[in-house]
Amino acid sequence: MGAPEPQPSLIYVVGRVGQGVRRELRARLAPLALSVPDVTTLSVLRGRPGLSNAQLARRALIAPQSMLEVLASLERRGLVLRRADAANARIMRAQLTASGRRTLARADTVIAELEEELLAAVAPAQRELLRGALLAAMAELSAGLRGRAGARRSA
Amino acid sequence: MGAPEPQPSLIYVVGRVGQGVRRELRARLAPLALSVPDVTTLSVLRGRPGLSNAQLARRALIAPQSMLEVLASLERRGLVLRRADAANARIMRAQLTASGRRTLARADTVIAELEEELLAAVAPAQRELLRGALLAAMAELSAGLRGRAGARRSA
DNA sequence: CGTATTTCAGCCTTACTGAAATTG
DNA sequence: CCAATTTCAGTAAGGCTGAAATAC
Repeated sequence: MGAPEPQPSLIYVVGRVGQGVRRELRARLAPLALSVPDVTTLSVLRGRPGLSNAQLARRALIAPQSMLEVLASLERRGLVLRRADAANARIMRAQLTASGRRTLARADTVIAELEEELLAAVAPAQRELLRGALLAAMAELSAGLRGRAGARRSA
Repeated sequence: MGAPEPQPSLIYVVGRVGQGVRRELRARLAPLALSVPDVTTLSVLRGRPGLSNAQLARRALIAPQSMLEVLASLERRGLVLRRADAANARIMRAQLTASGRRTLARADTVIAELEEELLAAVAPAQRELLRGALLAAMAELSAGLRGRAGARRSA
């Protein structure tokens, strides 16, 4: 008897925060001529050099085609380098160039600043909880993608 | 003197989770003929009936034009009703129709299911911490929007 | 032959900026 | 005249599906 949901669902909140972060980040990265997907990809590539386009797409939870466009742009600008795999000439493995590494380092600063601003009111211990919860959700999301990708909502 | 960032920044993680949630939600809401902005708007309107387009846009952290498109679609389909304010004929105040309330109730189920799946590994107490942290970030984001909206990165 | 990868082409969703009209 | 709101028109970012070619 009363209001059904005094608290907004976490689904809503995570969506709106994600969107706000994206907009803010876009504005702050513009001077570096980097888009949000650009830095995401560069960052993954720093941690895991040699990933293929398909592997990168799966890690970033996007379609291969979307990742392809990001990679093509990064390669054009000399931030990443792609080379055919030794064993399979079809697979293009990507890695950061020296220029890519420098650019990403500058983006790191911007990102760290934004994180500090947004989470100024959140204690470090709680930030770790936040990170853990979000990583758990991300794992579920990629499991869901794999599990239902071929099932096309038939069952 | 080692790996610079073993942990992915929260900025990255929140962005990717938000995007994944959005895609998943879009797929699950499609049978109800509802988009993600649709349910977000309906949900805000349930809690705060009588808000104007401009007020809704500020609450949802989007531009008035974006909210206008959502509201126009919802009104066309009879899910919300808009009436001119008594004191100011220029302001259109929106509220849910009975049909809008029913439709939103069905969407609630979908959203609750998704939340349960994604946060299955997160204890209820931690979910509250998560919500608090995200709401704090959202507050910072809307403060930032207001503070720098007119400043157009000139200073 | 079947699977995985890369790629091309076209489209969709969601949001934005700029500018105009209306109202108080 | 000024401020807020609504609205129109055009544009942009980011991602998707379908289909084809290549390689193992």
